[in-house]
Amino acid sequence: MADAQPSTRLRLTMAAAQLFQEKGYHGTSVADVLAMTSLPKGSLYHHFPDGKADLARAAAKLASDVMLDIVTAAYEPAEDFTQGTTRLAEKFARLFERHAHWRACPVQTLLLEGPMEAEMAPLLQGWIDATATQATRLGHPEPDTAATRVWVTLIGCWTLADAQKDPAPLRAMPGLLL
Amino acid sequence: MADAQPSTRLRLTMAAAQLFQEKGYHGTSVADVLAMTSLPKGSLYHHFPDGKADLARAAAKLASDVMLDIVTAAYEPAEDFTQGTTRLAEKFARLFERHAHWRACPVQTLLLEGPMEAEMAPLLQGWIDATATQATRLGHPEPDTAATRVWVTLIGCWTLADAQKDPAPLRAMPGLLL
Amino acid sequence: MADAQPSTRLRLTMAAAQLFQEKGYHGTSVADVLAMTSLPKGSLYHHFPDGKADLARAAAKLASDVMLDIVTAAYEPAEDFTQGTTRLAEKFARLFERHAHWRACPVQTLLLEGPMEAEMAPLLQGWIDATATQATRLGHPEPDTAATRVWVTLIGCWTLADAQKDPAPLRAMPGLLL
Amino acid sequence: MADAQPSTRLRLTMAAAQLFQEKGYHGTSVADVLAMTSLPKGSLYHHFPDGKADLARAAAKLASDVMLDIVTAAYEPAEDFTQGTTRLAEKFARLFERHAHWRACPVQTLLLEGPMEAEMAPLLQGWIDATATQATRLGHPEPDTAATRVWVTLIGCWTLADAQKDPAPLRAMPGLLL
DNA sequence: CATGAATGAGGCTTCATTCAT
DNA sequence: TATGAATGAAGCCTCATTCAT
Repeated sequence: MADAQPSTRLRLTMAAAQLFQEKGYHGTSVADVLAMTSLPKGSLYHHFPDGKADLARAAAKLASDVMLDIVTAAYEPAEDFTQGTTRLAEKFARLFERHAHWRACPVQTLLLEGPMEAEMAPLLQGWIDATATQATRLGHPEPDTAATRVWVTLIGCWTLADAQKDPAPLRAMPGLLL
Repeated sequence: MADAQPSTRLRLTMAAAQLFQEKGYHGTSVADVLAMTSLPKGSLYHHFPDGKADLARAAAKLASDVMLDIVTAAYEPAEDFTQGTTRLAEKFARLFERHAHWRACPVQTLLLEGPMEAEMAPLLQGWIDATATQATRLGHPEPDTAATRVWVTLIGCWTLADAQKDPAPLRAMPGLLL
Repeated sequence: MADAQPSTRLRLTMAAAQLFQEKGYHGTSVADVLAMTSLPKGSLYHHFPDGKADLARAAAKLASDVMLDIVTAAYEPAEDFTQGTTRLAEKFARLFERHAHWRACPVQTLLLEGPMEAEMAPLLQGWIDATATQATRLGHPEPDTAATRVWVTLIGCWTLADAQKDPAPLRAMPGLLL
Repeated sequence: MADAQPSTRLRLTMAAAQLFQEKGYHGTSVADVLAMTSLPKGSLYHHFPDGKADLARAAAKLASDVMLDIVTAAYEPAEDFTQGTTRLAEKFARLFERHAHWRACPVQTLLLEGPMEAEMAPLLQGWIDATATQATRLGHPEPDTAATRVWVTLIGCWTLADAQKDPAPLRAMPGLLL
């Protein structure tokens, strides 16, 4: 009885998340999202009454949750914060390789462009907070500073990796943090 | 002989540079640029035959030159690389305060979005190279790594500052680099 | 046995009557009607199988019945036709004040716009006939002409009152009829 | 060198005036207007930057000017106000016959429906004022009341004529005014 | 009888660009 | 070199209605 395929709402959200990351908020049309999902026009506005901005919010939330899962997966099994950060960088490098079309860290294009920028900032802060929690757990003496430094560097490295079309800057990230 | 006011071409370029930074490439219309300059429609295509992409290239070049000037101004009078980097961060913090509407470091929106992304990467590399040259001049043992680290951190901090609407992350940047 | 609150069908009809008068037939969406009644989408098509046009017919009938009641209430206790007409004008002025958002005399927007205009004309004629009956009863020598004149003037005055956002033209109506 | 055909702007305005009178503001789509003029989509927004509402304003102004011309043509050659009013009614009856698709007096649909109702009221007042001026010129003792009565009755008769699909009420108008 | 998801045609408007003057 | 009218594809969104539950 369980649906084999995701709900209409989730399909739209996933397609939007991908497209916004590839082409940015203004660079993605709702027609693009619909084409990718083969859904009719009206469906979108049934599930997202506020339209494109609404869809972007849901896509950002989805992407943010993925980020949080990655943070957990990277630091949970680590023995110290540095090891966890190295694992985090590697995970992002692989993500970058797998999604060659992604630009910037997820959410960044929405942070830069969308009409709902104010709603994006807390998501980014949530990643820093989750990382700080892990830093505390792993006994880091300055968890907040460490977490901020990780994300500042990660965002900068992702940008550089995107510019160069090469994940090397992401892999070099742990070295930059020493 | 010097024009009291900037040429038509420069006025268009400056307006475009500002708007692309505020709203992104797709988020800025050529009509926006024309409205900001009070110039008629045809002027744009006279000065920029390839239209919007052409304008974006010129705007990016202009922004990039500003970046290079800032690098020079920050490191030239410095006694060591660290001092220069601190001056650089302060200059960016002031820039951020003066241009509250800017999003991301200049050029980043064009890097993420525009149809001429490939042309943006070399500009970013140029800033790193200029910084590496200064590092060499100031006797830094690993100029390339140092320069890369400066820009990675600067981009990350600018993103964070934009999200928080607060230049604090930019001012905290030198501390993150220790 | 009497329902404490109006039936679903009546709630829809009343909401539609109000909205059509405020915004016209094409200016009112079925979504507007549903929003005003907090009823779900399917309800409308259950009670009005032919959809919006069906709803408009019911709304027009409802509004027309109100008109007929007003005619009766105005002329029934009157001692002569002129006195009844004065009472009628006063009733309309009060109606206008109470429903500031109404435009035109009820039914007029449907008369002008809807896809069922042909069904509206008899309603208007019904008001004239009812008025003529009262004129006859009150001994007026030319009941049809008198009734026509009353309604022609009433419609014109309502239009003027709406344009001026002031019930004065309705109150001035008896004077115009002398 | 004189243009044989009206300007693009005027063609759009005339088509819009006709369509708004036939089908109302919301019942007329900008596509309808463009189809009638065989003009491309962009032209409309070049000449009417505020779009449909802008077009409606221009159409109303055009229709209003026609009304004023008719008033002048009816009363100017008249020997007294009553004679002028009779000529006016006859002109409207002919107009009604010629434009069988018109609903209500021109401007009324825009008065009832459009988003610019506040701008319509002064036009209607302008017709009354012009008529009052003629009444004064022709020696009527109460020009304002007379003019108001003419227009109230004209609007009411036009509405009735439209409902009945018969110009008779317009022709009967002078009789109602005695 | 009630509910809300699905549907796709059609709504208004903005877009980047071309062209005639 | 400067101007603004012309162009039509594409943008986002609302619409009335149907249908499965």
